Amino acid sequence: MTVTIKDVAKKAGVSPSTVSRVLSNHPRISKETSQKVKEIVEELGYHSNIMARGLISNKTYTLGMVLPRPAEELFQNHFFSESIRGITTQASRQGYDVLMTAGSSEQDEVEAVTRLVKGRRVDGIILLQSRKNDPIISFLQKEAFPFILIGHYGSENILCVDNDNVQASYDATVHLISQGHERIGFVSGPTNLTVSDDRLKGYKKALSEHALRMEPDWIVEGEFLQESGYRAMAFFMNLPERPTALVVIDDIVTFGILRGLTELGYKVPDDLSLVSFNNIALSELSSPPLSSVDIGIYQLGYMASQLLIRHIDEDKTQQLRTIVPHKLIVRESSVNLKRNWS
Amino acid sequence: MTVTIKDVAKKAGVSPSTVSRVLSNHPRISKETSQKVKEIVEELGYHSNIMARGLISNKTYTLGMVLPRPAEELFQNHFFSESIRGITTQASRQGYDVLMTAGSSEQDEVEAVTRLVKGRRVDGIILLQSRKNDPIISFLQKEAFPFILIGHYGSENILCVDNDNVQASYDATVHLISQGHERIGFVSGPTNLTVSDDRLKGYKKALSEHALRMEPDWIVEGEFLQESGYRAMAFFMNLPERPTALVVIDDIVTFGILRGLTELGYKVPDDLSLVSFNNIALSELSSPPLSSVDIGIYQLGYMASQLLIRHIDEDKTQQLRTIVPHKLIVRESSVNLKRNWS
DNA sequence: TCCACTTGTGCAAGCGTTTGAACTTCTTTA
DNA sequence: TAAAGAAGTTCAAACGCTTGCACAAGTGGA
Repeated sequence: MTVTIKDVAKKAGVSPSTVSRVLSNHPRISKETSQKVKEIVEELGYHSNIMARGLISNKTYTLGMVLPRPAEELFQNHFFSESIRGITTQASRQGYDVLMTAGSSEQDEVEAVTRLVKGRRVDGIILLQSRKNDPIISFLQKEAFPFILIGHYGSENILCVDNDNVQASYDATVHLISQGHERIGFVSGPTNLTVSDDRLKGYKKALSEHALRMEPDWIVEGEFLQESGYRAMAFFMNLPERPTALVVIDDIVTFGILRGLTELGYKVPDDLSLVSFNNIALSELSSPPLSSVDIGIYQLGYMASQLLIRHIDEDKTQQLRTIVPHKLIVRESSVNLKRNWS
Repeated sequence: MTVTIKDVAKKAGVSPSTVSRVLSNHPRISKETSQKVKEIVEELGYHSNIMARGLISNKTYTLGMVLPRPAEELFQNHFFSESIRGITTQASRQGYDVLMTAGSSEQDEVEAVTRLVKGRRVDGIILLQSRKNDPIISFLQKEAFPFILIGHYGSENILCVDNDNVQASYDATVHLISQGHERIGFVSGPTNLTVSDDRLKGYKKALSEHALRMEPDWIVEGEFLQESGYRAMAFFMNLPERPTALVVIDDIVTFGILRGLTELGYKVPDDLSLVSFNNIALSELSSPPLSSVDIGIYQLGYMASQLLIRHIDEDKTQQLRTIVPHKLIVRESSVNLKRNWS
């Protein structure tokens, strides 16, 4: 049925070990033998059985990944597909494949990871989001299994690739301040994600450095969903004294805000200015176009693969935390026209 | 280091074979032995080595998938992430994982699939898009390897899950006709995808059934990119006699059209009505909100996993082609207000 | 009492590779 | 000319698991 190393060996008149050595470019194989074996390999279309090989070498050339559960998943939408694209592209380039599994609950997720790790199904794990007190991280640490986190995990010694989200949020906020805003609100994401914390921190830092009012009422939490934005909008617009600008955790959420404002007849940026994060393709197309911090999602994924593979293959003492640069893209949603006139 | 079946066996005072049988619920194992072994398995945190097991059983419990290359990939964006989510969720539910690999060229892709198939790395392959004359399909057919196609491949006997794109496009076109349009254009996707053909066919069918003009100039091809939409818009708006409505292959493309129209000061739907496909989340949020055919992307992925796994596990004689229903969601971009007044 | 089952478990082969050690055949060196 | 080494290859064990077959002990019918 399937052609094995033995078939190749027989046809080439050598032993299986020789074939194996040819295929791994062992130095002590003669030119002729090598040549001949390679021809036969080609002719027979032989490919080594990954399981058998993995059984010996204890290597799978596979990176594992757990898909976020629907709830949080929806959010990432673009984040998710774009980072996966980066991860997979780079992994393939380095000869690795990517294995995905999904869990329907947190416990499910831990079990899935356990299965991957203990079953020696993958060589390393990529975590797509950074949650606080993540049992998966505890597990991987306990097992001393190679993994990388997109995001960071407090100050623990964990291999990770991240944005400087504090700075990014600081930049976004300062941008609004530079447009003349003095009452600025913040729409956050799920509180269990470190990214929410970091961006909130950057926002607060900017306000306090500029001695602006910090109103607890002007900070709301939500999911990475349009609905959250819609609700946040409703909340803010009903406030007796409301902010004139918002820093928003994700473009998707901003779209929800935008929809709500349009329905109520408010204008952006005049009635409310907006800056958010991720700079997804559609930010540019909305009306008005959205100001957004590009966080280099593809690159986050790309780097994650690269660093994890390096960690697996060789260099155990590499730098632990890698920062992918961000860039604020200013568009209409945050340009204060009145001020520009003056 | 890692705990093997032997460790469990030793600790339980039985042979490895017994442990193996306990784990596979062999009928001839006594209650007590089974109980005891299971306790030890739990205690030691034993998980069977997938490679070793796969080597024997020739099963990997893994489905393979090739990521579309950047060019076409960008397009599907949402299609891609949503179908993967469906695929992975359902696969996990049935005890399968999903392996992704990426190829940078068509030849690369074929090689990647060859590696997966010949290396017995996966039990089946899911193809995310249906291209004409796809060498991957020829290969898989030749190897008689289980696979499923999202889309269809002419009338060949291939397991696939698809929309009725001809009908979907027919519906979209008829909807425009019902709004009083008589000059309707079509913005297509890459010509090497069957989905482009199908939707064009449905469009033509609707026109001819309603005895409307079919102008070759009113059919343009492009990529699944905003730029394509932008270009198409420019082309149409410069025509001496131009269509009053367009059927567009993908929401993303429509966003490009919309942007162009807005820039030029045209109004949708008054100056140009639009209907497209995919009904991505943002269709609802654009201004005006987009009419779009919901093609059930998640379900396409979901079914693909389910049917492929069924095909692998058992039933070789199942129905080959499964149709996921579509639904036209009418929003402002295609509602002819003038006509509604009359 | 004997034979034929049934029940529960162990033995050992084998899945397709890799790899250290051993073996052969040359080549070199003293 | 013998010994030492290099070059090229094969042998056989091992990776961790499954499974057909054999075996032992118990059960029941004639």
